[in-house]
Amino acid sequence: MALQRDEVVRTALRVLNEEGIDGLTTRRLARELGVQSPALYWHFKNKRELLDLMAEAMLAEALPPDRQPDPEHWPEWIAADARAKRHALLAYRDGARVHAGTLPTEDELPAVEAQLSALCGAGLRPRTALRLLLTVDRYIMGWVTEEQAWRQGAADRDRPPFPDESLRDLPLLREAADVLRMTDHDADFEGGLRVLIEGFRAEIAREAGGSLGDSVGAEPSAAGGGGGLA
Amino acid sequence: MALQRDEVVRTALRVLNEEGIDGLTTRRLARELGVQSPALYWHFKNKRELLDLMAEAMLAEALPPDRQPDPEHWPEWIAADARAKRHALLAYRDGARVHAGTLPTEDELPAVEAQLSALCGAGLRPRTALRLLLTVDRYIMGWVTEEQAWRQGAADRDRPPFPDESLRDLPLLREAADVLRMTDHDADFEGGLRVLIEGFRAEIAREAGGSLGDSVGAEPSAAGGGGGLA
DNA sequence: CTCGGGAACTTATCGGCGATAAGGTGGGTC
DNA sequence: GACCCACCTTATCGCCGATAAGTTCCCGAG
Repeated sequence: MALQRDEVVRTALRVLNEEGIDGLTTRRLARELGVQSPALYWHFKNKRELLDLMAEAMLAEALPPDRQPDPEHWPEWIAADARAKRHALLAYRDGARVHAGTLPTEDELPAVEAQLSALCGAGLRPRTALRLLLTVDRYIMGWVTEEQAWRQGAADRDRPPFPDESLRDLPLLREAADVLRMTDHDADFEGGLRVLIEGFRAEIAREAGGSLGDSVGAEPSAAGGGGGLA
Repeated sequence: MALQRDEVVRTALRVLNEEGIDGLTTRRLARELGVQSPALYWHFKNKRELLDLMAEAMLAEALPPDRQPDPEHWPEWIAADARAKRHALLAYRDGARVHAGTLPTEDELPAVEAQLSALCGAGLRPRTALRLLLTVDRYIMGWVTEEQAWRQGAADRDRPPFPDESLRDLPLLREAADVLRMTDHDADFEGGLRVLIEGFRAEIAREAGGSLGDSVGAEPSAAGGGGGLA
């Protein structure tokens, strides 16, 4: 029986978890599949393509493809999606680094359109709504990247980072030491997520009050290089 | 005259800009410096250490070390710092990827303490304040990573992504097409940043109203696994 | 004046990586 | 029975980060 693309991807994800992204080499993967490494190049153009498919598979596990988000409860599904995506990336070692550098596929677009539709139903213009979705995405990626890098760093570091004596003259940091040392990733991620959601709420209020409500008219003040915040 | 660590780092940053992170090899860098590649290992334990110093140098250019942030105008300096950091990372090719995986150094801590002090002066508890700083940081990292990956992708891709016909049945995405295609990074970054800042404002209001104001008492509801948003 | 020692470098080499070229093999089709 | 093509092998390339061991040269102690 010949190799299947799908089987290669699944095995690659397993090897990723066992060895990390640096240990995921074509030779190692081929050995795991019982073939020689050049055989993989029959199934994939190059390693990048394999990584793309791995990233796609990772997220597909977490986010079922057909969902109809509800405009009424947008904070809930935004948050739920964010948590699901984070967990999907966390489920594999170096998951964030695998996903990074991936471009959105065209067949993900309908799901985005559905989310946009819900957010616009909640009072946002399409441009702003997409911006918000991208913002959450970037936050998740940045977060999990750091989270996994920290985990990795903790593994090969000999001593714990930021020992107490390094915080001696920094009382506020000492009080927030467990945040600094990331002892409770979940709660800290939730905190940032809540900030984002609350920011969305404010943005919705702003757009509802500012313009004629729909997509007519110029953008109030958002596009300027550095203004708009003061 | 022997090589100086500092000179190596500066040259490495130049090579980074010319070749990208994949082109920054020890041999290439050594050639640029007029030495053989093993000579570099006299100055650096390994390549990771060189990358760490490069990341440090990148950010040092952008953020002068001694600043006294003002509690009164926290939105301004939070935003200004965020823009400065983004620009510092954007100033070098693959800057975000170089910075990723870097752990904060202990000598960056006093600056963080000063920022915490200002945020607490604005009404936040230290834990929350640090969480907010980290949230902005993760957003920036995620953002610039994506931004530079996109730029890279645009360089070696033959045709533009998401052509009009792929958006035919997706009217909302079509309306937000320039956001999707990231034609105006600056404005989109600002949009997300504004959302974060507005979220901070809400958080400050929450903490001011919820507890006794200072650092006494248990956390209202933030630390729970998934609650607090509904 | 010399001579030991260490800083700073060279040459040689290692094992491993992604990738390509070219050749083999076996089942299915006319 | 000849051919084809999907799928794999063997052989090899050029490059990478890193280490080992030897060389050069300056500088300060005696």
